[in-house]
Amino acid sequence: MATQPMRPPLKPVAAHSAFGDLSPAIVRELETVSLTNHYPTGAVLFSEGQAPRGIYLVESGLVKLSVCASDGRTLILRIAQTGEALGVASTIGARDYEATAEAQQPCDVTFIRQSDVLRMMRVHGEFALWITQLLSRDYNSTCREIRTLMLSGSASEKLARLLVGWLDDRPASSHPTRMKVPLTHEEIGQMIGTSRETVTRLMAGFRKQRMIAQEGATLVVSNRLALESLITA
Amino acid sequence: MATQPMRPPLKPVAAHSAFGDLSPAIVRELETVSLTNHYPTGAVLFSEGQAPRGIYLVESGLVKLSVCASDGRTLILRIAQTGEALGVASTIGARDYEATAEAQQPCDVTFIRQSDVLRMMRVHGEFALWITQLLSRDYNSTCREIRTLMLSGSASEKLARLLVGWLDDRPASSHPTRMKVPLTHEEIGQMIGTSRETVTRLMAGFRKQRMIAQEGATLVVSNRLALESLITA
DNA sequence: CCCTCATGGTGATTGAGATCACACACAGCT
DNA sequence: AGCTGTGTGTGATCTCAATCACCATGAGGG
Repeated sequence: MATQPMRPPLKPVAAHSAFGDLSPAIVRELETVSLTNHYPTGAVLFSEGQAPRGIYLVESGLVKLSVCASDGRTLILRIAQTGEALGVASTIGARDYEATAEAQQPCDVTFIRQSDVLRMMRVHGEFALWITQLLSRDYNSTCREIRTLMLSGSASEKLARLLVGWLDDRPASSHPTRMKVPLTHEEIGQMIGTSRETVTRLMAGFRKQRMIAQEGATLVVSNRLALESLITA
Repeated sequence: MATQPMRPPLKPVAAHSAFGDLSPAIVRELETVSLTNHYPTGAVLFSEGQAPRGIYLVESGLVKLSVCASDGRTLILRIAQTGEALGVASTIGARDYEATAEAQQPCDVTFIRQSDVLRMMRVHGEFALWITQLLSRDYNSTCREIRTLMLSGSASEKLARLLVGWLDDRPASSHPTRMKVPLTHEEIGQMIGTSRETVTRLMAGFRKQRMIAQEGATLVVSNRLALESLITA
């Protein structure tokens, strides 16, 4: 749980500019209106229900996107990585932020004000298309999320899906069966919509069946196929 | 359940053009590349997993957007109404359609090819912004969906949410407590992620407690506040 | 007119998982 | 050392809703 009152922007950082494949002229203009900040773990970039200020581009680190109910229960929509954009839909549509964004690790994040985003979209079709592609990625991943959350019967299936999903969208460089998992069981539960205890029990079950093993904070998927066989149900 | 093989486009219709507030020049150009068709109930506009062909603008009628699991269970993402756009994210991002779109009532739907969408977005920043606003609406409503589906504990809360939600996003003209519900209990169940029987029982319970009443296919919400008190949990 | 199929209505049974209630391990403090 | 806090591991219950099973209704169609 984040310590609620955490003043957002801290030490500015040299802009490495993960502006992708935009043309140099546009990148130059963006650099004049963007601002890259560093956030420590737990810092809140924006909160559910706030009026949109602009968009956030993750340059490094991990950012947790979550929504929460009045009774305190929380659902983590996704953990955004380098290259992902946050708050795009709300900024474009002028609707309140739908989720809360919180640094899951120390992050560098570039901010662009709403007015600048809208102005540049009008002027540069290429930039508009780029933004829209970011948004469409968000949309697609959200659809996937809703599908796996609702159409996967058992909690064990959801967990298995999450684990193999993690294996897949990691940099191809690293070892294909080992990964660091910087999430507590509580947070994993919030990702798949189950209680912390259920996550603990399922992980224990997976371990007992030699599907996974743990070495400190590193998770080793020792039998990926067995995990995958839990999917589909 | 839709009769699977249903050839899409049928009788062309005069384009009333729900192109919103776009400038006349752009509307004129759009009219040269768009095509409005009529679809009977049950017709499939596109299916989950297909390569994107373009975007669909609902001119009249209702279109059901759903995803389904391998075991046949189905989740209805939303029922799109006049003015809504379908397939935008997939068309922009060049990813397969995430859902299946099926005419829930006889519909008129305008189609624009992917290549035309992308070309016009590059050329006309205003058009790009318009498209992005459509997409951001989709995104926001999908976030709402995921929130109510996952963060509402009981099935009765989800159903209550659905009903009052329906009351709200209806044309302000009609009677505020009466509405036609063109959905079966099965379909309602697919919207809130519960079984048909549970929907039947809940509706019976609501009726017994005088929260709602039914007059044929028309639903009367006789005690909206009682329904709303079920929300929050 | 009877048949059939889709839908609505209800009971009985069952199970997966939430919840409550602990105990344990391993930090980082002072 | 001792404390405190956060994360994990596990048992015992309990509850909601899925599931199975069946009947009623009503519309359409030969």
